[in-house]
Amino acid sequence: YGVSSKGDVEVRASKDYNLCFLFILIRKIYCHSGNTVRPSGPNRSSCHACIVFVALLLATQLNYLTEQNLLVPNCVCLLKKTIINTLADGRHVVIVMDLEILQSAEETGGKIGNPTLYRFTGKAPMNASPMNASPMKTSPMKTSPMKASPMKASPMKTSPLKATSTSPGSTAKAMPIANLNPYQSKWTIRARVTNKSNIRTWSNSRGEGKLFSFEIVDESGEIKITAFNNEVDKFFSLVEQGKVYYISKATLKVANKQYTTLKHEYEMTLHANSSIIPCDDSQGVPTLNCDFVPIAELENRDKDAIIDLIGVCKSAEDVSRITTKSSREVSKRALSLIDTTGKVVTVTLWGEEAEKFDSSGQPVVAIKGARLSDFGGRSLSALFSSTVMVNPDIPEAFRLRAWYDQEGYAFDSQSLTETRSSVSGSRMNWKMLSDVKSESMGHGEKADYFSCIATVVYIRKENCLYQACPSADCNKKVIDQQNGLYRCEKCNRDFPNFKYRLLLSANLADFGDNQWVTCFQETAEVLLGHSAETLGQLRDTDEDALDEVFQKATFRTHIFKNRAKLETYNDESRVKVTVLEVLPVNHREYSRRLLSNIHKLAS
DNA sequence: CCCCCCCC
Repeated sequence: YGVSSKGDVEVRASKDYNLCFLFILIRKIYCHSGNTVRPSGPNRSSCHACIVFVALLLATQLNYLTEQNLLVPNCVCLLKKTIINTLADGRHVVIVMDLEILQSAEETGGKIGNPTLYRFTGKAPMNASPMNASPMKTSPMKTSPMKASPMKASPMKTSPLKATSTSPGSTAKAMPIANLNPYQSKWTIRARVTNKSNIRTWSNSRGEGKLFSFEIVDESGEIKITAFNNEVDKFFSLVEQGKVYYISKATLKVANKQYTTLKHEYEMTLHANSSIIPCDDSQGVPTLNCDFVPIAELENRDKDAIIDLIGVCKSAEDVSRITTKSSREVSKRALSLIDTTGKVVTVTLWGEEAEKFDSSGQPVVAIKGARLSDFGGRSLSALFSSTVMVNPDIPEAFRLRAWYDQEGYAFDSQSLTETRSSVSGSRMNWKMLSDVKSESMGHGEKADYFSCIATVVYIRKENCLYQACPSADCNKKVIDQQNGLYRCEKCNRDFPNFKYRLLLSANLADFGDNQWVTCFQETAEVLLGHSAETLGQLRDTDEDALDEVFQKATFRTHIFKNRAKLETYNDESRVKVTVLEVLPVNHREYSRRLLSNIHKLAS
């Protein structure tokens, strides 16, 4: 712990490195053996080796502490993570990577005690500039016993310097990506390329040039790397997506969060001395570093959030070409992904990604770094920086595959993305026939729409056909004038002909209940398998043949999309169910409904 | 040193 005391904390920004120089007068220090060290002078200190670093550099990501006036004289701080760096001339610099303000200056209420300056040479005052401060130059650190036996609680122990390898292929451990920062230069990382851009060119007031960028990952984290001009020529063809490399000697700078989707504090720029060497041993280097968000969870995430997502591609649009606002033409394709939450979301792919995507076999699709949009409720869009993986070789993908094939396919999935087609009817509100009564369907102000799988158990043959007005869009029943003319009251006209129309009453049953429904022309034709015209002819000519049509249509199972609405007729109310669409049912769909109904009944 | 991320 250090208590800063008035006058001894000075914060400056360095132009070159954007560092803050921080001076803290250490008031009380515990050495590794737990003894209190009194920093009142070299001769009175029982363990002066422990108190050599009093000039600290504040890492850039902690700048907010000074900007928000949190790190001010007299506050009490806990140094949680430090890195000790050795400069070219042998001086040591301590970088404070993490620091917690334990007590504000107000709470401390001024200077504690009466600290005096620590001088182990007795010459250099503490408030000297850190770069020429003689305490550092003549630091006893070099001869410190600490070096031989590091303190257990010391941040030195976690200092990545020792883990750093500068010689690829050596047995020394590579630096974890997560530990990279601008304050160390001697490092080598071992990482896999997860995303590589094309070469782009730019031309603006500041000049012109070309660049490409790529992202790399290891077990600790991920970082973006950019190459410009000469480095593009040098490295573009060497760097391949999915391959592992040793990388060293690149410049680290603070990542612009506006443009990056990665979680790293910094990003890397290659320069003339940078080294990228392919690594044959990719063991332990993950293929990607995803933090998958469950689809159901997307409802709670903010618009524009960058999301990693994995799901089974239930369906996909065909690829299409659109023109953007800036009159560029681009390919797009929307996928519907489902995960174990049972929710579906639409993900849009662009460009080449959209063109080459193949949805056959309902593959597992993982997308890293997609952007959440509020279009249609919730939807996702792939970015240039997104990585789309089809059937990736990761445990999440295998789990999803197994889940979907065993039960997921039967889920009453609900999409977080409302599209026009799903509003106008393609979305299925699956019900059992017993639900029509138990849920009082159709009793509301608006009609209720539902779908079911049911078997036709009876079709009423009586009055199933009527003679209708032949004019287009008028289906009014005509009156046979018995003089070869047919009168339509609606059109107020006599016609020499009529058309047959169907109005069918049928009784549908599933395992739990049955329901009378009405089928008009189109649905009745599907149900009976013949046109109204044909059936009309049959009725007039071959009654037995008509009977056979009805018999054949009975005990057939279909998907019915229906509308339920309470109707009052002669003071008597009852729910009228009208069939809007009859669709064929396949084995897969049937199993799906059966399974779903079992789940429903069981709960 | 770039920074384009689209449509409905």
